[in-house]
Amino acid sequence: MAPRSDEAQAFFHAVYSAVQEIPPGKVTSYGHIAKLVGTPQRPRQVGVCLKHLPSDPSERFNQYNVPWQRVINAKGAISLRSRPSAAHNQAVALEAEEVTVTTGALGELLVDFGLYGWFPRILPSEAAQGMVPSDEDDTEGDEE
DNA sequence: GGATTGACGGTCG
DNA sequence: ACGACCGCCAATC
Repeated sequence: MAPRSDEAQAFFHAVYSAVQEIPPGKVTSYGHIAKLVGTPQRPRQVGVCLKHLPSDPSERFNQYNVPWQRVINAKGAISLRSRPSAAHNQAVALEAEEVTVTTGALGELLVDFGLYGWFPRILPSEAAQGMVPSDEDDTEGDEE
């Protein structure tokens, strides 16, 4: 059943747990989850975990108790995969949570995370250092 | 059992 | 600012 090493299974476990912490109506990125589980260099593996999210409700982590839909890519869009319909499915699931999803010029499904914010906004490591990115503190001043 | 793929992201050109 | 490359590693061919 579990053709993966114990270490890999622990990784899956950590990823699923982290994703479960994302509040409804908010989203985060694969890379962010990767950082949270202590492996910032493996955002792809986070995608692998979600891809193989068990459909069996009897499993401790399954596609019903793990809000996989709240994980998008760093571009703020729903990542395309083998079956485009799956991406659309994710968009529908997000809209059910009152998260606005718009279609880009290239047909990409953009999540308006700007209205809802990322989660978590501050990483534990950053908070420990007292570093709070708050918002883009650049000199652009493009908004507000 | 070796090679390729992929729900990503950072770096480099 | 955009595109090509590289790293990473379980799953799949």
